Amino acid sequence: MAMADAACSSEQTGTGRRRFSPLLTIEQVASRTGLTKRTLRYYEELGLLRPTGRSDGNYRLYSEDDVERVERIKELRDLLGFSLAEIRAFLEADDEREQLREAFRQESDVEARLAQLERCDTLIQRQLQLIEQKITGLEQLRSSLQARLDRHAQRRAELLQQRSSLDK
Amino acid sequence: MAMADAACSSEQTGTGRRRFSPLLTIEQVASRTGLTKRTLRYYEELGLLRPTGRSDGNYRLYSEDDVERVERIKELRDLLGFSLAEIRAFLEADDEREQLREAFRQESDVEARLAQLERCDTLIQRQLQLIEQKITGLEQLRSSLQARLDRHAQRRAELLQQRSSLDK
DNA sequence: CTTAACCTTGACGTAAACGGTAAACCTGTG
DNA sequence: CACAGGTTTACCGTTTACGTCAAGGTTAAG
Repeated sequence: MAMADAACSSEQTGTGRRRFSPLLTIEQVASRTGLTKRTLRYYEELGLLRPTGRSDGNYRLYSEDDVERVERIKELRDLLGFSLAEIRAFLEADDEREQLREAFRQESDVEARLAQLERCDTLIQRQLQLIEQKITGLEQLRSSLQARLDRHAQRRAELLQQRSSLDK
Repeated sequence: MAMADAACSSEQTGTGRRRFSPLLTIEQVASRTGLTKRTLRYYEELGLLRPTGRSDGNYRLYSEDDVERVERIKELRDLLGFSLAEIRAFLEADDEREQLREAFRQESDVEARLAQLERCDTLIQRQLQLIEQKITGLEQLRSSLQARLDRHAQRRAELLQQRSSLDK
């Protein structure tokens, strides 16, 4: 069995406490996320995912953040039923927000910071709108099914009453 | 222009009031639902949709119920992101419920009717569970975005305060 | 009855989202 | 350092969900 504790290129702190979590091989990411290695490479090819680094031998190395991103992709794919292209757009908004965060921390001018917040909010609003649209559609579906159950409960009550009056 | 008022094979009632809505051609269903004719034929091929009848010349004829079913399919596809195979399974549950409804109306035994209601309910419950699972996932996503907006509102308030104290 | 416009059933083509395999390279263990 | 097993890129194959085209039958209007 090879590659037991792979790629500890990020070292420990002087005291022995881990400052950076060790980077992961593609196999480890695959087993943690339930995706196949092929799929991870494919997502990278589409620009959805960029592993934090590469080993000396050109092996992909993933950080915990990368794993989180993978989970995010899965969520968007399974919950929202988005195509990978749509997910890409969605994540690009995330990325721009990340950039804005960085810029925000370096910016000192109050007006500029307010403008950045504004921009960031519109990005979020757009995502929220998409999600809420899906939710209302689903809730509509749910309530129609629920109504059916309610009608059945009504019928059931009638039938039970019928039965008890016969039992007498 | 051909096929102006196609396929009135279902006739009127004696009084002139329409008892049955006229059946529709594939073109009409396509334009009403926004799907293409090809897609409608494909769905039929997969067993998702079976037009109510055929004309003498072997043209597909759709009823209003058929149109509703198409809308249902669209919902399941777009909202839930289901594959057509999953939609097929979902609709088969609908169909069994429909059969149960018929059986229910013909059944007079109270116990039997109760059992049918029970069976019907479990079918609905299964569908509900799927939907609710999606909804909670989406709501989680939504609240995380909302939290971000809230934090930004907080920051914005701080910045505005800063500005006003400088204005002074 | 002719004809434009619609329909039918194939059959082939395609984009998306991967699966699988080959050829060559990397890595930890004995 | 040998080697089993993990990884890389490259490329071809497959399934799903249709698009598109061809050959031939149907329908309504003139």
